[in-house]
Amino acid sequence: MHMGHVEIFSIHDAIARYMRMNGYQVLNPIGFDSFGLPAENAAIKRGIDPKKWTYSNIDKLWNSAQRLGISFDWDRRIATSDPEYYKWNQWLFLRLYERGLAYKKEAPVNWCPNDKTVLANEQVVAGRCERCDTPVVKRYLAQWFFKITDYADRLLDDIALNTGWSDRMKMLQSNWIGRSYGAEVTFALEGIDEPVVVYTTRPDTLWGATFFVMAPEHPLAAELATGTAVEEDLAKYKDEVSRMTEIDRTSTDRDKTGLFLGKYATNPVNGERIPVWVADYVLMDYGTGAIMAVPAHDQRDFEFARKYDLPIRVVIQPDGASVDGAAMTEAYPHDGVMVNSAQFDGTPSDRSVKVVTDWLEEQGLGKHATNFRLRDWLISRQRYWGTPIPIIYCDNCGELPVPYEDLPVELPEDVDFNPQEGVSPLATSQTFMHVSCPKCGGDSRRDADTMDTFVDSSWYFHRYVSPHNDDEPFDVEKSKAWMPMDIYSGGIEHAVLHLLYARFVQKVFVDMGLADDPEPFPHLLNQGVITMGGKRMSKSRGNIVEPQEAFERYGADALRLYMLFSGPPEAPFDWPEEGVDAIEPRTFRWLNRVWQLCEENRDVVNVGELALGPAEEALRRHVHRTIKIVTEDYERYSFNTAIARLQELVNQAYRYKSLVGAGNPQVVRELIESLLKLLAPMAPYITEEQWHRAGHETSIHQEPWPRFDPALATEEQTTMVIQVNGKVRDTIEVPVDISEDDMKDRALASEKVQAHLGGRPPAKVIAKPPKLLSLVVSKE
RNA sequence: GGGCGAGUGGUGGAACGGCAGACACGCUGGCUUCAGGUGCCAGUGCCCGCAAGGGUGUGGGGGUUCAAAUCCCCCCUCGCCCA
Repeated sequence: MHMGHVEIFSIHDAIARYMRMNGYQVLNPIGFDSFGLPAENAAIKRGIDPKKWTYSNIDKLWNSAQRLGISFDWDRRIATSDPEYYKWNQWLFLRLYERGLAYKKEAPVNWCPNDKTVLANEQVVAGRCERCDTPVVKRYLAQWFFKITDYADRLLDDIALNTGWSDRMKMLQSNWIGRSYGAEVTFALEGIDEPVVVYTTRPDTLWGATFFVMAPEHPLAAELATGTAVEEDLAKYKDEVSRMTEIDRTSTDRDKTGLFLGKYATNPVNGERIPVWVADYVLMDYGTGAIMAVPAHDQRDFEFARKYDLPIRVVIQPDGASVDGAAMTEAYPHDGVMVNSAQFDGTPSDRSVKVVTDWLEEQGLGKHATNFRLRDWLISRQRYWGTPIPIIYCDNCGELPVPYEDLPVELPEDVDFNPQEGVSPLATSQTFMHVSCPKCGGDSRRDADTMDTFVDSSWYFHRYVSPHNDDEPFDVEKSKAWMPMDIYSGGIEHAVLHLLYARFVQKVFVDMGLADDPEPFPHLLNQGVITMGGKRMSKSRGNIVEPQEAFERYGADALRLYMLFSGPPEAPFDWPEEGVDAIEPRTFRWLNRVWQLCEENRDVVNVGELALGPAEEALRRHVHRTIKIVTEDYERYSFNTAIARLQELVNQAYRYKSLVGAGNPQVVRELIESLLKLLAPMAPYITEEQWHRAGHETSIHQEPWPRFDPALATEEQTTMVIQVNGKVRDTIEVPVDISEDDMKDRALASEKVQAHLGGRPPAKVIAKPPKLLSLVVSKE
């Protein structure tokens, strides 16, 4: 367990316990996303069995979480690497397969040379592997995909249903899905029968297309080059480009390269012959893998045109200015008026795209089209520690799903974890690969890949309602009753990974009748990252704070409180350099004060009605006001301010004690019991212990949340601020029910105020009873 | 280049448009202690002043308002996302 766990567990548990004390039934489960690379890499590096490694880690985390005092539903624990769980991943795969949402195709895919597996688009961050930061290269491989693009519109539109998401979160997902409106335009290529479709968001710049570019991997490129002088050059170039990383290919500050194929395309709008090139900056899996290049209005096309001396023709002229293609130093991608575009000359940008596309449709040259940045979800992995893909290949019958009754397809153990590059570990298992065909009974072989672990986590929350169900992935009625989740927490780093995939699967479940809610987690709590010295905590950096050490020295309560007190849940938190020691002065010391206060008043007994003096009256009011404010703080997950209010209450109790000695036992007892209950969700151990020491038999965590008396929660007296010309000039203690006239009278009676009025009568009086009176006098 | 978010004491951080800096750390002083630490009490934005008091202050500049950390406009810096 690391501090990130401590933080999120502490937040989550405070909420769960608070809700329970308020009478709610709370389902607060924990599970382990236990498939994946770390276990497998340990196996390769140190020869440890990934299963043993995984389950011993689960036990460690499990024990730490218990030591931390988290009120999980321990008996609902699941682990995705259990056959009882991953059986249902395979079930999900088969159901998607039946619906045409799981399919296999050969495509250029992201390959991480270090992890030796393909990756989903979402796992490539800025051209690098999300896990190990190695630059990713493209490879042509036959892989399984989930057809998430079928749900692109719904995934985008339904973001609005998630009212409890931050704007940032919503933006990240919308950007990722990346819906754009534009046109598909058909180009004819010399020597090719089939027309080629190009997607563009700027069909209004068609008249400025001066060349045509395909990805070097484009099949048509090879077709065009076959038997020509450039055939060899193309093969060489393609090979060069295939070794480049995506970062290099799309980087703006790197020189683009390309190759003229010696063939021409016809621009459909003006019949112009334009040269056909291949270039590294056009990617096969983006759009259709081919573009019309408009150098005057696209920066990459512009740079390419300048380098290879291709014509640049301006077709969008900014209002009131004139742009000349020959003199331009950069592309002009902004709004303007169409020029050099035949009958469309003079059309402004706000209409041009629609007008031109409508015309293209009429002419049969193109059509309106929506394009998404989102690609289908690549789920095959050439790794061992994951869910086997339940597909069988038979030479006679072809590709076949494993029958449901044969699930789970279990992971074999006789594998070579460190196989040849590009060979899945499962392929080395004799017991696993050979299987008889479910249709003809003949010799056939299994799919040797495993699923992306994000498949495992895309639906697990449904499993919690019936974690031990052997007949179905989850009890649909129970799931419908509990879902959607009231609160779901996770780091913002999952914005386009887990949170997108889970939303997709949820929508598929809705379509299958297995769920009612279109969105699984309308309320997200994104906890901030924990760093030390601005860097992520890690053993190799030596900037790690071990929870275990904190438990031993200060206890779980002090650690939990420290995490909660350090700032709002969503704010990042840089742990002070002094490490574990930081806990002592900040929360351990205060918990000792709480303990001391409770101990000193442990034996107070009810001695009957005692008269309450002003000090007692004030203390009671403080107690009730604290209940009110702290409750509001819990409601908005503002734990740091809740703790601050409780600290004030304890300070007040100590002051009262130093003032009147032992004090009124009833008032003190009311204070202590309220304090313990208000603190219980955040510091469960000390509060439970003192609750019992105070003579209670039951658990404090099952006590009802304290209620405040509204009459006591408001002050009798308050401080009235008097401003003259906007500046505070005096403060006076007044009753809370003071009238506006009374406020004015008292203000004018103040010597300080009179001094600043300088004898002039106020020209304006603004009264906000009972706290503020603002007097305005004319300047002298 | 476009979009979003942030910028408050020495530090972490509080502030429905209404006393900026709650609470805590640190620091200073006092009490307790043989001493150190712990504990308890008090002070602590900055400037002038013995004090009373005054001035000033939420990245910079302007604006709205009786009143702006908070709302609006411009700029600077940082972070993230998209190009």
